[in-house]
Amino acid sequence: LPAVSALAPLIIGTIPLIPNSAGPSSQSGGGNPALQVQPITPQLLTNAQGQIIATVIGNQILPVINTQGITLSPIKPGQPCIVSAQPAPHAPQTESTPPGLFLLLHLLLFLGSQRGTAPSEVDGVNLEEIREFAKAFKIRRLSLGLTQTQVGQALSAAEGPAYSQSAICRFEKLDITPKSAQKIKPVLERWMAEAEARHRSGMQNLTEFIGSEPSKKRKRRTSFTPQALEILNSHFEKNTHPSGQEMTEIAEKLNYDREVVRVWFCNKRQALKNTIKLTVYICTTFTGIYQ
DNA sequence: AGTATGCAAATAAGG
DNA sequence: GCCTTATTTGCATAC
Repeated sequence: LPAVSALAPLIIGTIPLIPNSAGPSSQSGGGNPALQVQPITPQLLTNAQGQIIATVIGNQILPVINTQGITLSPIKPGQPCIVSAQPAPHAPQTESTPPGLFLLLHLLLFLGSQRGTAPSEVDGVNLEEIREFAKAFKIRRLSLGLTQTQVGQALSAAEGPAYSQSAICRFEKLDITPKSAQKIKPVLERWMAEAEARHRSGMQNLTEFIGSEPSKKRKRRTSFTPQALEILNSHFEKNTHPSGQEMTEIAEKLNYDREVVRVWFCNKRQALKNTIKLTVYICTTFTGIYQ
């Protein structure tokens, strides 16, 4: 499934499952043939956080956009979604299966049954209204001759919440949760109204104005250098929970904010935990059936 | 030149 | 203040 591989950061079904020795070192060792696992259908596609983003059954892709199970955007053509064609063989459930993940599997099936009946309201969010606004927003933006990048930069410069080109892109595509959409919408609405007003009055600078009322902006994303990452990782391998003192020292040595270093460890622990969870899930769910 | 997207940094919420 | 978990969002870069 080359097309799928290109899409997915990780295809669960093809991961070699070797209990208790999943390290890279075991790859060249020839391994136990009895533990060899063939490619499995259905396959689960996940992101790096271990979040399931889709299932693949045969060559059908069933996307999952978020854990609320809500897809704002319509299903893309060329990606038919059929769940019942080949029932997903779920394993008998035991206590050892992470409950959240099993719920997700059910969610996938539920989503399949919901196909075609686009709900218009979720969590008190009027999806139809947001869809319409997103569509109109893009038209309005293009009418002003603005790019996503320009809008993103303007929003970052203006007061109020900042959003990047990525955010604009995702909003226009509705590649976000209803909650996020609900949050961004008023910001974009307000900004666009102001930009249009300026356009009508013949102003040149459509994008340089103060936005909504002041609010704390999100911290800019830190980019660690490869060298810094190498050092951080070596610390993490030795100790996933460095003390406050240690973190202060690391931060000082690398010349990053202590808080940035602390969050890095938090995120790293979270990522590690998620990969472990997934491995357990895969083992308990599929190995018994497919070997 | 713009837009789309993968990975992971930052944030929210509950302890 | 720190933690975990879930989630949002942006940098870098692919398309």
